[in-house]
Amino acid sequence: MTSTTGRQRAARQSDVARLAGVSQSAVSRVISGDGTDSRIPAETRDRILAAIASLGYVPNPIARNLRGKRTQLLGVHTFEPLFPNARESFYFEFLLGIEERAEETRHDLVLFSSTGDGAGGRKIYREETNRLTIADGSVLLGMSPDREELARLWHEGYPFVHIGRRDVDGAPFPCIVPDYRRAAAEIVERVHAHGHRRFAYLRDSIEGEPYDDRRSGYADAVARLGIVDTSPGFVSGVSGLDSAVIDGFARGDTTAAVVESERIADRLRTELSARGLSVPQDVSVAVLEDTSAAGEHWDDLRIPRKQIGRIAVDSLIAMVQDPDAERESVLVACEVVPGGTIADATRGAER
Amino acid sequence: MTSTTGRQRAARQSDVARLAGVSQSAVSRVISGDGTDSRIPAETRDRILAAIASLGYVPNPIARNLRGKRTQLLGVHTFEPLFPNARESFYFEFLLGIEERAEETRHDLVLFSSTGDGAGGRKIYREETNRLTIADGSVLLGMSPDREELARLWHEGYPFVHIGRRDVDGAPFPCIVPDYRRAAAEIVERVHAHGHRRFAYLRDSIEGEPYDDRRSGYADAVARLGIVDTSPGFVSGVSGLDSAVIDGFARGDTTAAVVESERIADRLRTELSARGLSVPQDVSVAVLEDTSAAGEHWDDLRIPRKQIGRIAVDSLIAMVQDPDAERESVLVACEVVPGGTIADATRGAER
DNA sequence: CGCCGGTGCTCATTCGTATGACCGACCACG
DNA sequence: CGTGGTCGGTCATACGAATGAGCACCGGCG
Repeated sequence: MTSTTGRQRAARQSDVARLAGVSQSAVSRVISGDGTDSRIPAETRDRILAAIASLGYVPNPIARNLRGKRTQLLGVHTFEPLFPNARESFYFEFLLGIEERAEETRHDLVLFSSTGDGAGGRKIYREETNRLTIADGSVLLGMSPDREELARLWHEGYPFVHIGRRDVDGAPFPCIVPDYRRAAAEIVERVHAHGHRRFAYLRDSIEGEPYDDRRSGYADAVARLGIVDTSPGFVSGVSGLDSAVIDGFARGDTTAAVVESERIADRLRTELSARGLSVPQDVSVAVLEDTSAAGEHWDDLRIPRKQIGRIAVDSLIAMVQDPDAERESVLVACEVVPGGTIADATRGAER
Repeated sequence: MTSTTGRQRAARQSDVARLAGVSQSAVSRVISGDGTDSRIPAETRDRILAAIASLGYVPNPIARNLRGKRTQLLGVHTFEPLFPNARESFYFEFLLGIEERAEETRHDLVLFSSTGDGAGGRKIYREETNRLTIADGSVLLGMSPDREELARLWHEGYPFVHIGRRDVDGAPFPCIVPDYRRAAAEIVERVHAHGHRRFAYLRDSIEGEPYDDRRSGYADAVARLGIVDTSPGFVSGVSGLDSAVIDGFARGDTTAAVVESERIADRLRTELSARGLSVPQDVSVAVLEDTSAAGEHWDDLRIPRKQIGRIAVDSLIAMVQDPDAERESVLVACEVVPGGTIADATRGAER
């Protein structure tokens, strides 16, 4: 029961103790039911519990944490704004999984958004304050511009996992990553199964580990299946889609394209139709990116974002519970889905 | 610079102090630049700042808060799950506004989701622990099932605002509420302007302040404009849409319906078409709910959710800063928008 | 010379909780 | 009767930072 007279400050253990006629530590022991198991007899315990109820006492989680306990708070730090336009956001679906799993494990989430500098960039260390320490550990996502921050965070012993692969020397933190290598290989296999033997790989201008994975997955599969890559060294730069490559399609010398992004795929389609070619009749196209949010359909891959979010939380919790255990990154399989942009090879140089 | 050898625990003020050859309190004073204005000379200050930089010290916000400072954390507590199906969620858009404003004011958000009991219900006080106290204050939203909790929270002096009106005796906490009263009146005026003079009001089965507002807004406008309400006392229960009301439409005795929810509107349309009547040719319909997420369009109102979220944050921050100031609820105007379900009155008993 | 006041710090305490150490009372056993 | 063990707690301290009070030193003034 709380009194109806005005607002008062919340009760603490010492208030409970006074009312129950015991010491603060007795109250603490009853509440946290510590190792001193039932050193407090039922009678006293009941008296204390009665006092707790009567005062409406609730433990202060902050003080609890200060004393080395956990806050049951998990942080989420995105290096790019999360919610503005969140419905379309790449990150939003991750958050769904994170929230879901956090609720199941009785954790609360801290969304670190205060660190924005207004220009869209977000940093972990702002004004030399690392707010992340409020949470027991954090999930990081986004294109982290500053690897130094990640290294620093790691060296401070702060528990965190990263969604998406990010390699930082000397800071082997765990990452939860879509298995782009395997998905790229599967896509190559699928196109190959349609009879295509001469491929072009069209890269986007973005660099980073995720793209390395796609490229090596593609390269391996191509080599393994004896496919001819007509874009040796994956030459096509972003702005170019250079005419040499398009010529290859026009001549029927190349019959399939594996492209890194929807953006490039769109451009490819435009350029092809300018030459009177269409997808997939003349050229089969597969995209190494999740295009499910887009208007057009492509043969592509699906990033299981929700699942990745859930795995990230589990992984993080394990880290928090045993900070010294060796932690490994987790590869999460991507489904490869048809989108009607791969057709059987009918022209060109099949043998 | 942090060493590259392994992971260590984060530095604290005492570490900085030792390195700089001063006391912990000197470090604290330099950092918080307290009232002892520049009692610390530039030379010492620099030495301390150098030590801070060299150790990579960052203040522990938890400890800071314990000492009565703020955490710069704002809580968000939804009584219903927030994210599952969040894209369609009623609450999601509020969150957008909240996050936006929180970032602008350099606050972080805590999403209290841990308090779910798995059955969908969420409580503030779970296992006698009020987790909200982690945050400086909280925004509450949703259909709070338990008003006792709200009263208790208020009496403990915890700063919070509620999105949506909720009246609790003796706990006059501020609410940020869509102005349903005014919107309902505007809608009645709009229908009236189309020449309709005999209305039916169809209520949903849900009770609560927001519905009271709509009902009284409707009732006032109807009385003011001399409209005849053919559903005296707003009789129509939820499951019924009783045939007496439908008969009224069929006879042309009633030409317009003002309904509380899209659900009822849908049902009404179905029942009408079973009698060979259509909307809006035979019956004009307006909905007192934001149906923008729905497939069908109705004349309805728009809840400015994002704006409400922003206002809630501002209001909350003001409360945190001055807990004793009198706080008032805020009414936020809803836009009334056409949806093609109101037509000029052509039949029935206009005079 | 003695005292005042300002400078430049340090000391000690506080916030609310957890917990290892410890202590008195009581009982049992040899 | 002495000794040891368990029961039922209390005491004291730590967590990390903030802060009022206080202290030593110095310069200036009467």
